Amino acid sequence: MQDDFYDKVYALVRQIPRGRVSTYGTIARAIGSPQSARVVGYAMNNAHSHPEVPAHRVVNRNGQLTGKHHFSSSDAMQNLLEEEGVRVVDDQVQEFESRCWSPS
DNA sequence: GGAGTGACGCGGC
DNA sequence: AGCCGCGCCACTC
Repeated sequence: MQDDFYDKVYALVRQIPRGRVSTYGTIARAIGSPQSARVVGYAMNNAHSHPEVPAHRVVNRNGQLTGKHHFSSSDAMQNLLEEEGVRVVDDQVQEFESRCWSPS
């Protein structure tokens, strides 16, 4: 178990400011493994053990809520984003490029 | 120990 | 411009 990898992912995702979103590829690249975007998603799957990790702020590079189905409710992810000020229409983040956040 | 899967991304047709 | 297929890494069966 590469807990380091998970820890890095969680730490990074946790740094995503409220009202902002990020992508799996961005996170993967930030940890130094741009090809591990899939693993980032997998890490999110286990993120349920990390309540401080706003997995709902992480979407694919298209800004689509591909992982919403993995949440408690299919609308939980969208609801959380909307609550933070992120408008989502048809599982698509509006003005995604502007909302996209990258680590400093 | 080997094969299959997945909340992705990029390249090719 | 849109659709199809391959690769990558970690994890599970």
